[in-house]
Amino acid sequence: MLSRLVLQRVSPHVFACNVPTGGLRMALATRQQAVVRTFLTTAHVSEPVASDSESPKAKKSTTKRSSATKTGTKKAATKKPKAKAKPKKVESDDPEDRLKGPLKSIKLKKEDLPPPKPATSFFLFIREQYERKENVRTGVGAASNSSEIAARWKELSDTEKQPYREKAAALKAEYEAARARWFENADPRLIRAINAQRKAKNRLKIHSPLGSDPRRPLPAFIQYMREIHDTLDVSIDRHANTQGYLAALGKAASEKWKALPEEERQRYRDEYVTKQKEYEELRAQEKSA
DNA sequence: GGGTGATGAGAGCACGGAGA
DNA sequence: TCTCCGTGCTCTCATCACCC
Repeated sequence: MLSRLVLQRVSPHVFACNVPTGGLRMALATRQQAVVRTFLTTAHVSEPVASDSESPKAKKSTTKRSSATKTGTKKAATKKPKAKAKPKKVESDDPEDRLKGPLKSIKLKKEDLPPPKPATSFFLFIREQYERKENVRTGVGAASNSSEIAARWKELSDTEKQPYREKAAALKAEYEAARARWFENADPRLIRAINAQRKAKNRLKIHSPLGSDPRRPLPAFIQYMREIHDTLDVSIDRHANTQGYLAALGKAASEKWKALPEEERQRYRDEYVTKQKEYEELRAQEKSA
């Protein structure tokens, strides 16, 4: 019951239509706990080198938030009546009201965010070790236990690791489905708000796995390069020298492109113009909708 | 920015005590 | 109340050249 409540509270629009049962529900409920720890986590996202979890800025903001909380507690404890106290702003339950105003000022709740990434096989192993209280010492930090669990994990054979890998694969499949549902049901303005706030934190945007955005047509040369890719003769070993291989690939395609009869190149250009018009029309339709 | 592909970098997943 | 610590695995992204 509790796990069901947690599920519904944490991510109603993700799980409402298909509430999992049994062990799967347990796994998902555990997964939801991660939302508490991480902010704006998605599978499609990785951060640039200067991640805010490591940056001094992040630490600074954390400290600020903590002190602000403490200050708030103190103020609440004083009996002095506030002469100019404004009535507490009641948050609207209407999601459309919540999403009004500047994107960056929209207060994002945990349940607004996409489902968090699923646990890997190794992390399932860690969880199990804690559940069984094996290789786990109480009274010491998780970091110390992690080292011991990692050593134990390394000792496992492939056969022993297989159940964890299978379970991780199942969780991943469920995660992908949940994520697709999330993007399908999420308000576009909510996604824009999430991305605006991610951008402010120097994080990458989240992208829909559904590929809902209309694809921009390929320019004439790119389309041509794509068609002749398999016929290009590049002598450089792409494994040994990836960059050299790519450079040679581009040059070879460019030479063939220039050697094409003008009318042939024009055919590719005309095709691009036609597709470009279709693309622009589609974009215009979506904007007006 | 769109595709081609290999590769390295790095995020994020669980866990709970400690400390700010 | 929130982040950090440490671990291994998995996955995404940027990079490189080419042209429009």
